[in-house]
Amino acid sequence: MPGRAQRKATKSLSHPPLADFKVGVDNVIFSVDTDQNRLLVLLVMRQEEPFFGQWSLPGTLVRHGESLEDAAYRILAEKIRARNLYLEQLYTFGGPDRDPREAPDSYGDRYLSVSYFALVRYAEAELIADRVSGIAWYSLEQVPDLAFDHKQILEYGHRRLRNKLEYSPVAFEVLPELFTLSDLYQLYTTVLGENFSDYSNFRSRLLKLGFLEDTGVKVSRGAGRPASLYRFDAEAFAPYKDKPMVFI
Amino acid sequence: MPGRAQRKATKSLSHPPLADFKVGVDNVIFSVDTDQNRLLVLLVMRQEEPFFGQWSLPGTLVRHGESLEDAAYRILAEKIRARNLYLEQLYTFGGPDRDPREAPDSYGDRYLSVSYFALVRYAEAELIADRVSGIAWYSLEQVPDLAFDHKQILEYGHRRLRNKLEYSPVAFEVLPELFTLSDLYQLYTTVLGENFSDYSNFRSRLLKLGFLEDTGVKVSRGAGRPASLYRFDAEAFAPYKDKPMVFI
DNA sequence: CTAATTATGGTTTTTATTACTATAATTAGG
DNA sequence: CCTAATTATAGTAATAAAAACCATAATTAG
Repeated sequence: MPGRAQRKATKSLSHPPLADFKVGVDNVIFSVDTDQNRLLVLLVMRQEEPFFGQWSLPGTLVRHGESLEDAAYRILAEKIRARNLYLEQLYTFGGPDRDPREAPDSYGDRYLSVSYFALVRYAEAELIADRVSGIAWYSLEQVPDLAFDHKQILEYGHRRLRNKLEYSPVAFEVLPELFTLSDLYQLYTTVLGENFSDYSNFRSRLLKLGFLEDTGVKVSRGAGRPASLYRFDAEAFAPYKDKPMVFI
Repeated sequence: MPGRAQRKATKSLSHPPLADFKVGVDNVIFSVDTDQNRLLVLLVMRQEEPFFGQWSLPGTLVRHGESLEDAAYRILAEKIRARNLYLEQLYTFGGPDRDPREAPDSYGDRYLSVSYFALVRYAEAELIADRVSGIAWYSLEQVPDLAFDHKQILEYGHRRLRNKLEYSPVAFEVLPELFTLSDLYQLYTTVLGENFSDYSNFRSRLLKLGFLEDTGVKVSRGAGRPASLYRFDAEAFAPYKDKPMVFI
């Protein structure tokens, strides 16, 4: 097999030898608690070294015969029972020295992390606590120190979330299936800050687009006039799929 | 070292053992020939197995102590002498069976590719032909069959280019430092197709934004009134950095 | 019963986009 | 050297979208 021969040969030539890698998958899983207007990220307590006892993004090492996406889904399924699910690749972090298991200056394994970005609905997502129970939703402002470079990965995921919110209908992946226009507006303000159109204009713009279906059902939440429950109509949205900026 | 112990232990448990990886970096390097309005991608002829003699994206395997980005820059520097350079990570392709060097159903190494997206200026980019001379710019419509899953990676890079063109000033990474508004418009039409505002409106919209500096120098290209040469003013652009869709 | 609160459905004003027109400065060709 | 074709530039008018603002409806709190 010439490929193998070639590779072995490389090691004996002038340039440094190739690195061997273990590949991990780490998930940034976001959700939103619409009742309390909190943007949440799922963290797990590490049960092994390194960083034993520290919070981290849920992750796993990739197994034989398993694709990266498979691994991402596997770790997700181990931590959470969700009815809906949005998942996409985020970024790959692979510098040397990002994992303390890499023996410095030696030719041992490197650890690379392919991160994934996921969204689930808070009310429908059931966390799977293992016996040691180290799993929890954290409000974005209260995230503690994280293992490895997971703080950086989280920050990257947060940026992606803010971007995607502006031009894709990911909001409906974290909102319950039926939601009020207020819920939707609150979601946008909690994630993006207050710096966009006021509620009234936001409403009329979105309603005019025609992919929000009014179910007619009213809900009363505390004081004030009851609000209509809406549903996202994916088919009606289709024409806007590749158009930029329909939400802001 | 508990981390290592943990890893070894894993292998003997019920779930399948972890995969070992070699990590490659593959670059999708775009350029634009403004004279002929061609969108170009850099391809190299493979000099080794697998896919010996086939065209491929320029790539390399990551070495010890080398970050992913380092590897991307290294391969770029080996193929091209460029004065300007734009580089960002694209996507990571890591499914099993994407590289024929992976022995099927065995526990040998997997091959993972972290792809990078690069832009250079055509006129200022000097290709470095090695003795076997397998390196060339290919017009996007004439790309031949590529090794591995490189066609897929290229397609992904092309999509990224189209997207970035709409909301970021990457156009000025592929245009020469001084360009006419016609050059800029042609670039947009060749990459994006004809489906956006006409030339006149494109002009006035961009000029009003104020980050295109008129040098006053005129160039005549064949018939017609001579055009002004413009320069991109990065400082003046700064306020638009996070604003969506200034170019379309 | 009244005030406070939230949702809703607008209008008006301002700004941006689109379609279109006119003119300027050059080259190509007789 | 003159005229037509060509390309660049500068604008205006019509249209559409965005932003600011306002009035009213339907509920709860007290």
